[in-house]
Amino acid sequence: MTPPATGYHHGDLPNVLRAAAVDVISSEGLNGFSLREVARRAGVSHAAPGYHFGDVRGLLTAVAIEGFETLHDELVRAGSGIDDPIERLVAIGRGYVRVATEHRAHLEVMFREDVIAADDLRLAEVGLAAYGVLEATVAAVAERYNPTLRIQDAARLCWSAMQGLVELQGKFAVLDGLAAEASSSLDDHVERFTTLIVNGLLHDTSPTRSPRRRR
Amino acid sequence: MTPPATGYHHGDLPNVLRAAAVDVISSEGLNGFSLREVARRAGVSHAAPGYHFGDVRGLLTAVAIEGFETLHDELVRAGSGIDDPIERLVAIGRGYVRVATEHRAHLEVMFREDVIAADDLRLAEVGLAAYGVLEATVAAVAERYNPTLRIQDAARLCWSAMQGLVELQGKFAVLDGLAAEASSSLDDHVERFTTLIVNGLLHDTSPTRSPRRRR
DNA sequence: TGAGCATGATTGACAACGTAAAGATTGATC
DNA sequence: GATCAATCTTTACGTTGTCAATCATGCTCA
Repeated sequence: MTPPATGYHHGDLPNVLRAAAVDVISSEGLNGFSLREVARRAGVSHAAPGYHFGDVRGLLTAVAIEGFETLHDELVRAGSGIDDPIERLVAIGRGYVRVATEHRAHLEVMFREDVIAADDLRLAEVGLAAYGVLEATVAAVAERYNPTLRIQDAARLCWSAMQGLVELQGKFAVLDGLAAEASSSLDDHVERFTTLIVNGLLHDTSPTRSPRRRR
Repeated sequence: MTPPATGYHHGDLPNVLRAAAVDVISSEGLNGFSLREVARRAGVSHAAPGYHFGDVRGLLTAVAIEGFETLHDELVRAGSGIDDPIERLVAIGRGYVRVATEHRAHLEVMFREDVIAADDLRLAEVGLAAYGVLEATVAAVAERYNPTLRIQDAARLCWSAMQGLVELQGKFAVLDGLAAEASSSLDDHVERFTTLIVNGLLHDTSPTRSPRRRR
């Protein structure tokens, strides 16, 4: 399939470039990212990325798509084989932050709508697929434990909490440092967050629709 | 105080530049941000920002600090005069997303540690101050409603959920669009999130420390 | 008053960047 | 074996961040 990765016609440049882009983001941060550096690491001319991906936005969008794909796959994997919906939900939460930390370069791009082509079709597809895994699990929780649970709200809360945790992790570490506490690991946070959230989901008796709860 | 904003010595350039920076981020996004454009809008030479803020990182750090200051002030304001801790917590949540949306340019910078000087002392101070408002409120909730509540975890969950909500808002809107639903407003999300979270906090009977909950 | 000086702002230069256009190289097709 | 499309390179241009050098201004102290 991949012809010798040498010579004028590389044969697999798009993939190599995408990997190189991830590499650059990992080492230089999204800030120090540059198409020319990507080309350098891939050993091609500085205009090669432009040919395959149009512009920097195109390349980063490809990285984001890849990120959502592995996110989806890992969420499915994390939840597979677990019967109890709640345990499955917790496992998915763990999976989310694991993917986020192990593929930080991807994550750094996935939700940066000012940097990627947010209207890309494939991007929307894979993003929706990943979210679907979460929502299905929440639906299972609702079905077994609390039929009145508003699935959409609950799923979005879970997503937001995990995403916020990932983003604020640095700040939390600073807080722990100030308090001279043993720095709580990311996993610990996931554990405690999900515990609290699940409590909320189980005891949710939200009103049918909107009437704002007074006390 | 501010001498005539003309002539060689401007007198108030740092503030003007900071405001111009916010302006640029608002209109061009953090991506299209450039020191030279800031200088252009402020009507000064292209190197003027460099003189006052060192480099782009310095200027953006100043913007972030300003953001945390207004965040702190607004959180205090949002919670003031509300007796019930839970209502106060909800009000603070609303205040958080309000600041985040009304000062999107600031927010776009406040948590981007790759773009600002994350080790800046003043930045850490104002960030901690803002967080303190939240934690104090959660502590009040615990004291009145659930003394066993682990304040730190609860506060961080609230923060994460709101921050995640702000960041994922765009995705949620897409989801709503696909479902042909009336696009849920940000405020609605805040309301539902806080309802769920508060449920969790009130019913929290977390084990003293770590033993993972089986079921 | 006015000379000296620190401060505030500008000018000019340079390397790096993104991107577009034009050119070079290869594999495939007939 | 000529043609052609696809792939990659070269060249070029405008923009950017940052530095050093320079210029302009107000303050201080004699």
